[in-house]
Amino acid sequence: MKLYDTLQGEIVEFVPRNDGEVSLYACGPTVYSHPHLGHARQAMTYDIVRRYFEWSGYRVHHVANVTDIDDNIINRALAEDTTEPEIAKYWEAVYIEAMDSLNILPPHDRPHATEFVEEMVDFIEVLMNNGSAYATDSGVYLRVRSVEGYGDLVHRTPDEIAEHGLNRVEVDETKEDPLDFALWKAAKPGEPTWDSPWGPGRPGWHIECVAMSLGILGDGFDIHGGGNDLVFPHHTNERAEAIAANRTFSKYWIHNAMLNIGGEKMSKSLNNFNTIADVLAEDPANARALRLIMLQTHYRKDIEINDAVMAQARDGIKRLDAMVRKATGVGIDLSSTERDAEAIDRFRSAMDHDFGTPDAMATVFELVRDANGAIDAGKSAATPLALTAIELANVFGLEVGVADVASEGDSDIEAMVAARVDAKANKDFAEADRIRDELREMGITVEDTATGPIWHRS
RNA sequence: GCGUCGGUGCCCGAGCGGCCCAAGGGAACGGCCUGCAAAGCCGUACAGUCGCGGGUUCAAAUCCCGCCCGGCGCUCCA
Repeated sequence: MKLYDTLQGEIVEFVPRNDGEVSLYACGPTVYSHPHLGHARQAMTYDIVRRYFEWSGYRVHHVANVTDIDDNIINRALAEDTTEPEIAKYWEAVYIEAMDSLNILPPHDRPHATEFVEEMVDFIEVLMNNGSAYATDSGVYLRVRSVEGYGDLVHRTPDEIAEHGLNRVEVDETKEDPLDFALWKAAKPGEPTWDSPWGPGRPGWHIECVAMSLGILGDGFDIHGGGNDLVFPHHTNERAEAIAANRTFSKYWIHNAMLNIGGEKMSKSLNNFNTIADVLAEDPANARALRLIMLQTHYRKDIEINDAVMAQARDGIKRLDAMVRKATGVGIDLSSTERDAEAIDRFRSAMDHDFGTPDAMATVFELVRDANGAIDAGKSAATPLALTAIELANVFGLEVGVADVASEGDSDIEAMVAARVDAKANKDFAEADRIRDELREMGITVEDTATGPIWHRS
């Protein structure tokens, strides 16, 4: 297994901390607004990584946090005249519902920042005691220049960062160095606060993820992931905190690319985002189509989403479903354990090279084509081909063959399909076509096969 | 400006120095199948400059250098 490690800047061999186990921490959302397709990409990327590891026999410990206290939440609570916990609770529920609707597996742990404040305070105390941090009236800060290798993750030196990156934000005059960042923010009026040795306040953004990842997964956990927009400052600063505290942080860093719309990153500030709920409301089939789009593009490459791309992907999914219908129609035993070992090898080697999902999906579609051919030709090879295609597609959570294949018990439809068979037998094609049209208006598609008609909801 | 990832057919998009006259998906065209369809299979046209220009190599879409174009990041914020 090889993967691209952001820190080393190249594809490297993946050697887990413990044999047969993978510990994965992926930064989750700040819950204060609608989850959009950018969140979907991030979550789906690690969902696919996790599913693949599990299918490969690893025991995976997947942690994804929820940031439930930050400026955005505070502002929203203020604007809506409610409390921060109410805002966070509401939007977390929305987020989880969206994830469920995209068939994204819940992480094994979903820690909340507000539940880890004590650990964060302890962590900051370590940094204070060893001289890496200092307190001012406005908060507690990390002495960035004292950290060995600060900026390695973004492949820049502190001087380069200072030279090019400090013109955007007003610099707090109490800081020793403009590069230093907040570990703890002193309380401001009206904000929720927690007690600390440095007075009431709330934790800085980066300390949350350090406390939660190390707290749950332990030192030297395997993979830290997130969107590539987090490489700096968030992940760079997380890493700096861990180093300053003499803790061993993640062994590998992986970052997914952005999802763009109209040539730009989808984001709330640009107001060009599509919420997951809206996209699914347009067409429920978009859930699986979205997953196929993610799979057919490498996770480190930007995706440009538009209606045409969505439509293409929906058609791709239909091709997978159609094969299963066909296989079911000719009586292939879906519980068979026959597999095409050679295809599985190709699938594995694609995935083992930095999660080469596009190549892996190509193997799945080749299996689909060969399975269709074998079914048409009445060959017994159809069984392993079809079942391997289904298994591999479902490793990725595509739920092939799960959706609408077994729409049992619809006796009215069965009766109409049977009536059409009779009409055809009597050469009454006008009647047969009328029934087919009527079914189509009901959202039912009938397909004739060598062994009789099959139907499905379109 | 600096860092980083990228620029491949009509569209999306793989390609990890020779198996690439370039995978897979979508759309198109022709054939087979069908009462007609749908689904499927077979075949065809699309990439003949793999952004542009140099270079390394017996061999480059793949490595190196320069340039052009685009995404993301560049501080207490997803």
